[in-house]
Amino acid sequence: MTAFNLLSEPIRKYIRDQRWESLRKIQEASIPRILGTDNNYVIISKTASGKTEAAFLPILSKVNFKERGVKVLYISPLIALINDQFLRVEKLCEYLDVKVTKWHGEASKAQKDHLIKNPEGIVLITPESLEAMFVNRPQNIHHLFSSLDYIVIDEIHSFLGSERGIHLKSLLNRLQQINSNRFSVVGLSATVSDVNQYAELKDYLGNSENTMILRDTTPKPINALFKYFPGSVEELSLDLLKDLYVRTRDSKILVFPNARGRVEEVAVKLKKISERVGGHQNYFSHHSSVDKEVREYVEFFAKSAKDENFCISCTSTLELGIDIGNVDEVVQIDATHSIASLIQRVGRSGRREGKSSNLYLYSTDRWSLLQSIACWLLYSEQYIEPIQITEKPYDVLVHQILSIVKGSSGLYLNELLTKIAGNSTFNHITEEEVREIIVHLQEIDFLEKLGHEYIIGVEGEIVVNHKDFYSMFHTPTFFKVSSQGVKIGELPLSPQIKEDENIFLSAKIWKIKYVDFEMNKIEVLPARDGKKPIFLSDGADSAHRIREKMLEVLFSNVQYEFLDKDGQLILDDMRTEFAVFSLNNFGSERPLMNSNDNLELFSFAGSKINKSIGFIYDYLGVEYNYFDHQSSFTFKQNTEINSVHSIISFNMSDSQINDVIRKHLELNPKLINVSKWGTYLPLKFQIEILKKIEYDFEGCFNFLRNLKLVENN
DNA sequence: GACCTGCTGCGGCGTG
Repeated sequence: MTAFNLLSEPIRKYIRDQRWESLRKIQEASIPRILGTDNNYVIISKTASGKTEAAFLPILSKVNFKERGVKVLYISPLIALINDQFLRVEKLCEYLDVKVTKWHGEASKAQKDHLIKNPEGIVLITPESLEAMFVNRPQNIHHLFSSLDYIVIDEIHSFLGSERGIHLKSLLNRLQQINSNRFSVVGLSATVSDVNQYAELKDYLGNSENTMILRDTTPKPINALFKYFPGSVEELSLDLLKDLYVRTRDSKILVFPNARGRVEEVAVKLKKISERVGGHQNYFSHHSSVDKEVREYVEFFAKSAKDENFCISCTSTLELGIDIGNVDEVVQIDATHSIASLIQRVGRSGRREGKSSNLYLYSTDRWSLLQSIACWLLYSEQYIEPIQITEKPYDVLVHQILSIVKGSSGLYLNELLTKIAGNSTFNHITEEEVREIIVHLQEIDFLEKLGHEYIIGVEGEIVVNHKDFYSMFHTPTFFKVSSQGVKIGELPLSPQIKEDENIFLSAKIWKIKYVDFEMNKIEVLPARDGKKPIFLSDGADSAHRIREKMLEVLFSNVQYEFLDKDGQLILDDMRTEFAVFSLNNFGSERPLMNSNDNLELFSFAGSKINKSIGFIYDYLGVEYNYFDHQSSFTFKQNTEINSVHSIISFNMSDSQINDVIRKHLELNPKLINVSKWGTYLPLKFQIEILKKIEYDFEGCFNFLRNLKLVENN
């Protein structure tokens, strides 16, 4: 029997009405499996290949929606994605007379109230809204979600390896605890291509033995074209902008310049060029600091543009599956920090079936060029970074303890311990440790004992009742920028924020008229000329494998046909410069430039390993400057070469590392602020969290164990 | 020089 015939009649009618000629490969695979078993599935297939339908066609055929209670819960990392998927799923559900309800912070209160009165059908929700319900309306969790058949998690890769993902895993566990019949989970992703990630994925869904991976590996045809235009940190070169303008003139295009300030620079300057030569004016910027309504307008414009071309300069806000329709080309300015990110960005282009498209990789300096080449080669090899596993997520545990206690009206220690022990998210944290954390929370008045029962303490109430409670991540407070009542976006306080300064924001130029420091507001007026805005932010860590690949490229003599002439010349220059080192083993050997009292070590290691190496040099009292961009350490004049070598095979015991970090934390308690909930942990657990977030000591010692520094001859 | 993600409850106001 074909997959189509297995589906229920209303769903088949839907497919006929859509006039689909056939089902997609991934749908053919998923339909008989989801219909025939109660296994968990992860559906991996590239963007726009019908993943949503691969999950929903069989689920809607299978589930009995006549029963009371919500039957299918769809979880998404983005509100925008919920709004898109709502339209698609609702259209499908019209054929079945099944109710679909959006449940997120911006969704209609009336619709939510209606669902409470009639718990039924499908609900689309964010992890944070789910958390809020656990905390504020635990009775609704039971009322709505205690007879679930399926949970669908969209863009599941965006949760893996992050604190937000650990949080969601805990929420899934807590939902499973209140469902008498086990529900199945279906994850959707475009960005899990490495078999090494499968074990972690299966574990994430909570039922490893019964989780199957369905993967469509059809490669995506895309041509890479490299362009090299040296520029300064402050400004892109005019030649780059002119060249880029030509790409954007006649197509629908996304440009990824990696930083919000640069995103604005690209959008404003291309628009200016276009204005001068009479081209289209559809140049937009899209990032977290552009006003939400402006962003929605940009998305709407892109989605509905038929014959009109456009160019959106953006950050990772347009990496995930928000529907912006067809994009012809993708431009990446300077290298991405991970291959996963590159895969997502490439996935945005050539969405038209079978059409190949171009990826333009611009570089503005030589190290970035080298990193871009490494990224492209790894992408072509279908490499993807391993998922970072946190065995002991103490900070998420603190948050979940508060959530559980708040959601119950008082509970005994044993009840609390049982709930945590039954949650596989915290499997590796011992009961002893959980008890220590509970005692600490009591000491800082986050928990309080009323008779024999735990309730939220005085200090805890303040935190738990704040709207910031529901998420795992911090968000800085910015100044709201508006012009005559129209919201434009927001900017962080920087020396740039003063009256009469001109800045770019939302692809337009503004003069600051007034800064209201009381209300955190900035009033602006349109202007003709200005500068890109300054966003003070941390940026992402570069992956280890990318750095290793850069070394391999540097010491290879392969000529890449995808490079332009300037790029080829620059690469040749770098190769000549590094030819003074005889390297044979790229796994263990690293160049140490020794010239005229100048010592420079090129570690070609990931950012976290480099931070760990820096930590060790600090410990050994060796002074250095670190440059993440080129993965190098330079040392002060008169530094003994032996000191530089001293990290080789160096090892520190866990307790030595802990002692050093403890001292750092005692001197500067704010260090733990990198973790929103780590702040409320006992010091010894704060140390563990810092080791995980800031450093990679295990990777570092593995690297140092075999490290050989090769000097120039 | 450097990314991103979400948000309750309630009071007050305008409108039907």
